[in-house]
Amino acid sequence: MPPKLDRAQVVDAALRLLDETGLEGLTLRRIATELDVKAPALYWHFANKQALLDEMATEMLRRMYAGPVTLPGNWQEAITTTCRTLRTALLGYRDGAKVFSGTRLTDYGHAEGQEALLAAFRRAGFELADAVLAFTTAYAFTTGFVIEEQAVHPVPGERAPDYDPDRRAAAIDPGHPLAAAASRELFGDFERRFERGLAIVVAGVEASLRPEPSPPDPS
Amino acid sequence: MPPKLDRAQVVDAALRLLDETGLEGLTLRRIATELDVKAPALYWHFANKQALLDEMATEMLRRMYAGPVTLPGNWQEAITTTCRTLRTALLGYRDGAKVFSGTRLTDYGHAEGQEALLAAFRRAGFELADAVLAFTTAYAFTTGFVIEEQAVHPVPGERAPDYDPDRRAAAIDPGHPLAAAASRELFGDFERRFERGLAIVVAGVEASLRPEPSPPDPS
DNA sequence: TCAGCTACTTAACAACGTTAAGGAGAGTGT
DNA sequence: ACACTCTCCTTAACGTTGTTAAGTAGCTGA
Repeated sequence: MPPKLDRAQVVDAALRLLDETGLEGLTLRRIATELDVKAPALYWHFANKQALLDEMATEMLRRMYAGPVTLPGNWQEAITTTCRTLRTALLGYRDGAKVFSGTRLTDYGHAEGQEALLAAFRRAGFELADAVLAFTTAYAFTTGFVIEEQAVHPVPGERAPDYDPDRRAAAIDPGHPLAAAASRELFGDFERRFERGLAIVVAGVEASLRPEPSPPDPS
Repeated sequence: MPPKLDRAQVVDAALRLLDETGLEGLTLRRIATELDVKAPALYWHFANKQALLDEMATEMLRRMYAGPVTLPGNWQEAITTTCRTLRTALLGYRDGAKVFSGTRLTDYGHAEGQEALLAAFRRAGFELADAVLAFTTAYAFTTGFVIEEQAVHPVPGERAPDYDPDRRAAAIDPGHPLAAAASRELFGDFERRFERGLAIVVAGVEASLRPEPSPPDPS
């Protein structure tokens, strides 16, 4: 008799449910019900809930890297594309950034994409250590940004009730006019702010991490 | 009869316990026990657990801004100092970054520090919108960085068992030599990587956000 | 003295992650 | 044909969690 379940189906159902329930509403019993199965059945396929969450995060990355990895040749566009894609992937699931940043990846399917990105840096003459630094800096910015973004927009389009910029601005002590004005910008226009923030990081890498001079061309 | 408890004491005990138990071990019953009280007593002071967590995050910020806010005059040092201080504050508690990024602040005591930082940008001729952009970019980098850092080092000094860089590097497909080499750098030297990442962001702001020319000095 | 407020306790609830024990069904060996 | 075994799921239950309802001790003001 064919088994009803396998790991992939469980992960798939869990990711679907995540959008409906959010991370804190995602229970093993609900996932099991979605699969016409009782909760303890999941323990045949996963050691515990954390293992399932880890696999969910890994699957998010896998889907992000689905299809052949073709990165633009120059590192600026390569890292921009990578971070944009990562943000889109995280925004694709409710609480995506939290799930992602709370887990350890379970396999290394993402190595190919990382390899391509690092290769772009190497071609431009960066030391590997500098390439890694540039990469992780952009990466930390991206995850940090999306976590904040998803706190304000738990579901794309909707806005969390507690983040009304005007109410916040009004609440801030009038002795702090800049902070009050700033709070009006803080919770809007994430698309544009992400792009500009990413541009800042890229410009910073250009300005402060000097590629080694390329070896003389023997021609 | 003097009440046994007030909000501040509860928050204080909760922050102390956080270091011992971690975020997922932090239960209302344990907090209550620490205060010689039963769990439902906490509901007199807080609407629910999330409200307590919000207050904990806010208190973390309050302690960070404790004492008079004196920021260096130029924006580069001001934002560097601010982000360094933020990182230190988050690292000061187990799972500090997670607690912090998962909550909404409950008051605006941080407005003063924000005001001082934004003022430094204004003095240098930045538009407010650009100052906010610079500030939030550095801020997203910092929180994203520390979340990852605390995943590797749940308690400062100790290292999570699953993050042995050598084992990871070995597991990565040998077809991806750059990624394998990179993974050896990915989980160490957080101090240095944070400083350099921060420098990248600052350099990026310098390079891509041009202050308006200062008004002609009427002399 | 009695009402009423504040600040807590006791008791209980539904839900959660997780474990133990068991059973149905398929495949294999004899 | 029978027993054995392995896989994959169910039933039942345990301890713990956040939370609510109801009650109660102590103080205050009339």
